[in-house]
Amino acid sequence: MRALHEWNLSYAEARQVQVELAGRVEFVPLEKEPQVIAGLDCAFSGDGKRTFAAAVVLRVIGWHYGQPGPFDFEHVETATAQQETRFPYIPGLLSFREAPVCLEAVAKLGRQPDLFMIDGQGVAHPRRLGLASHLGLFFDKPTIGCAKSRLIGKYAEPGVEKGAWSPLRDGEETIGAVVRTRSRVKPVFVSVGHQCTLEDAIRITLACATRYRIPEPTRLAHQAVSRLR
DNA sequence: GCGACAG
DNA sequence: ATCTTGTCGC
Repeated sequence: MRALHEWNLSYAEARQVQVELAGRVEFVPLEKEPQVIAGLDCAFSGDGKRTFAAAVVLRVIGWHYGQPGPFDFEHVETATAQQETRFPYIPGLLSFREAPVCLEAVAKLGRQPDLFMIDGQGVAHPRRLGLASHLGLFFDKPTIGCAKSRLIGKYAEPGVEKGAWSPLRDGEETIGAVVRTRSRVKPVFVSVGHQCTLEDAIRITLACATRYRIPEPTRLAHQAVSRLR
């Protein structure tokens, strides 16, 4: 775990940090297929004064029937953390609100996973440093951003069948993909977080998509963190 | 100025 | 994100 900067920053300083860190995000193919995957998610107390985080670690133990997923998983461990909420929600600055608690939860894990799937954007962000990318730099591990809705970018609606996807673009640049994880259900927004390619991110997301819209790691993290409230 | 806007 | 249960449909 790396501490790249402090978190008590002004909005202007936070944006500057994003611009500087974005240049360190690595777009490289995964070295090996991840065998241990962690899902990360946050939740808030009713009055919003406390922030919770849960990291659920899963081990891939096989595949359903044929080849490309979905995976079968085995629960390894779950770590949680809670802190006082210190930063407001501002579109584009989400990581300054949620990353600190996420870091605390992940630090409690007995073993670091091969890859993290995070509820939020990766590089599909105005300054190319969404929550998943920001955390990836601190973890120095592969991360994938898997958000439930769009922050920026334009796209064509993907086909209605599970597995269909279309590129998410910002001008001429492809920043992510809109992926159908379940037939006839609203797609998710996938982007590179750190140390992987968009193709890796899409493939892993689909391999983790079972019968629900939200892929298993993030889905279970959401359940775990919701129980803390 | 107006509209958009992860969780 | 959160306030909130049942209910209609595949």
